[in-house]
Amino acid sequence: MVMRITSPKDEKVVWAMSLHKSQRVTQRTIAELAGVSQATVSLVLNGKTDAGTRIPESTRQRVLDVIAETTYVADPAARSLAGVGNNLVGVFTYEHAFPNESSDFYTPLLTGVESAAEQIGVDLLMFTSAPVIDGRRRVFHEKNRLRLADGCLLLGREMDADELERLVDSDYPFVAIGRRDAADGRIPYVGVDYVTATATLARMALDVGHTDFLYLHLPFAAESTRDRKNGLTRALDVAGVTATTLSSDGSDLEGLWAQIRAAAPTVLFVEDPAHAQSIYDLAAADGISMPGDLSMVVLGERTRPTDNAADYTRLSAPRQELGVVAMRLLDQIMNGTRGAEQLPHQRLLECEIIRGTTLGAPRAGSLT
Amino acid sequence: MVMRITSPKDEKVVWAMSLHKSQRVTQRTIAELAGVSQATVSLVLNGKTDAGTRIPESTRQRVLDVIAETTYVADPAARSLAGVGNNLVGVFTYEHAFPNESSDFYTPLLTGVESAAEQIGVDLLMFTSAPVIDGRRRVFHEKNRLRLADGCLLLGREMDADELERLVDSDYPFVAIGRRDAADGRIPYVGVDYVTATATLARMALDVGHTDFLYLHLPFAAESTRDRKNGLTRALDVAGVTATTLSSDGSDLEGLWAQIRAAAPTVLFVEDPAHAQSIYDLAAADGISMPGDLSMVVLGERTRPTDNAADYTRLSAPRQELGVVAMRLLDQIMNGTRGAEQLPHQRLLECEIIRGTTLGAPRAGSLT
DNA sequence: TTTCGATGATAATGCGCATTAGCAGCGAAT
DNA sequence: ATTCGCTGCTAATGCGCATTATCATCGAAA
Repeated sequence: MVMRITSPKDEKVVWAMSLHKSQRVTQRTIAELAGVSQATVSLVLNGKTDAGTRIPESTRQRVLDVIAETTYVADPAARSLAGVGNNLVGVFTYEHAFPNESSDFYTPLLTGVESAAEQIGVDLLMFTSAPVIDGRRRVFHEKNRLRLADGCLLLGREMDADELERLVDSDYPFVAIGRRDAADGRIPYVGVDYVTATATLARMALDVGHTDFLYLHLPFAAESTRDRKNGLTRALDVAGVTATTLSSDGSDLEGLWAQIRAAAPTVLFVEDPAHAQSIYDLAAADGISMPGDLSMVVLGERTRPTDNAADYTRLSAPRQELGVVAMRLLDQIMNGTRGAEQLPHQRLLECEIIRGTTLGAPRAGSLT
Repeated sequence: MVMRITSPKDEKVVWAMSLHKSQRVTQRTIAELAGVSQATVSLVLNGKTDAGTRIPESTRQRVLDVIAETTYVADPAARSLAGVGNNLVGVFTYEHAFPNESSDFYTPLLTGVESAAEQIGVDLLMFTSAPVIDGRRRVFHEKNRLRLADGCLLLGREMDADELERLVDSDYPFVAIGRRDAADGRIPYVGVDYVTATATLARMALDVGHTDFLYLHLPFAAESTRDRKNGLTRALDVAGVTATTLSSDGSDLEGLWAQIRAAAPTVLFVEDPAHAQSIYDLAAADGISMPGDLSMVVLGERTRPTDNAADYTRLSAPRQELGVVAMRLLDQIMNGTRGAEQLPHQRLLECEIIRGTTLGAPRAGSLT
């Protein structure tokens, strides 16, 4: 396709594609067509109205007319090099961003991130090229590409403390999703208040008379795992109760169930919703019903409805809101508040407590 | 943080951060520390082994050592400007990319795209800043940012023919997901063979004796909608049967159900899985059971399991594979086959036919 | 000794853009 | 007539990198 363009200045017909060796339409192309300099084109495009740079309306219009006739698009790489922002926000996920059959950890977050990004007018750069090593991605690998984005959102259950420290030190704008302790508390984040929610659930269990607690958690050292544990412990301490604790990565749930039966608690606190589902099924297979024979409280929520999911007594994290708030905070860090209210650099969002049907009065000895 | 670095060449201690006004570590920084020129650093980094450019192992190692001590990362924008690719693949979604509660149109596609992208080693640029206008996004809007990516994947039920034409003409590498007729067949795509799958399902219905077909389709002119219609018509034509046709956007499904009852078919072909579910429920509420009183065939599939979804007789599109193949094709278009087998620029993937339980023998008059 | 090829490295250039310093022109004030 | 201030615009520069043309050195061959 060769585009025929009439230059408003000298009325000579030129062919945009053949002006230079490259067929790309650049500011120079525009400048030549409009009979001005490249600098002028840039000034017009950026609407500069500084004292030193005055462009009369007539010239401005001429340039804009020419641009309208062409397919000119500013090269974002060049803009970036020249030091202006790119309206690009990176999204770094420590695991795969998009769900496979079982996991959809990020989806609700990303839903929120996308809607906020659209409002703010930035594109999302998903760092999918970072290889997943040892089950998780590394921010700093050989060809780190963070700088392509003006700022970055970090999502993942566990993040490397060294990497976070390095990021903070680099002055690169970023926001972590999930509470992060590292780097002397200098890490901007938006997280979930698991402590309060778990404590509330624990008190609910205490209120109906439970004293034999079993806590089933993931083998992670992540803040979110610790917070849940803290919330539980704190609430139980007040009542002078302690919980038996089991850890599982979900690989041997049948063995786990056997251990649970042996421990014979009256209520189960389960961190991972997937485990909860499996245990629910295993219990049912053994003729143990919930909450009649055993109560169960789940400290998380599956996003997708599954076929025969019980209405668990559980907490529900505002995941979509998490994405929105994190995106907005990052925007503020990158571009200032622009008159809006300053968001705190570290913030925990409140969980919803869902009463469900799996917490009832204790019945001792039903597991043995 | 000031980093103390010892230059291997002259053993002089320097401070990386204070070498230049900017604290950024660039190739020049490295060059000075290693006692070589910026060009040499670049050559080492890019592993050039041309005749004209020889770097002995000793120098190479010295440069690499220095790099290892610093936090040097090549600026992708600069690389891009300098003419090398960016390893960025754009993903343009005509609607919102990430699912809200009801729709998860893209998720399975993106899952495939991500896994292929990771293999290929490219990052994904989601064009979320393109405003959604009239219910869909425009590729070419004021500040089109396509060029930031080396190539682009286009996803959406309907795409603007003019935009596609313009894209083809621009020589910009892209691949559409879904069959696209526009631009004289010059559009690279990976789609789904709805014609064959629908025809197969239609023959299955004919085989068990149906002659009163009702086809319920979406009010779109998209290729995928036309293909399903063609498949159905083609199979029915052979048998000398015609189908009644109804169109619905899902806004008045009760009215639609009334229309269906009035038409009194023995089998329903439903394009949209969500509609199928609603109709199934409405039928059940009227005491109409499937497939006893009415058969139903669904020409699509929900991705997420819903609470009380029937096991519909349906087609199942290989959506994840679609994403993978599209990504690979785009890679080939951008970078050549690199020895791999050349993928066709236009390709339809085969659907799986799921027999399900909603297609049975016809029973006339059960709806009236 | 001169020539020659091979070797090891560098200066220079350009990519497309934003930005700054400053120039030329011109009417008005001195 | 000279100065001044204002207007309208442009030349020049740099961002960080890849790449090309070129140069200096050196050992060996003639």
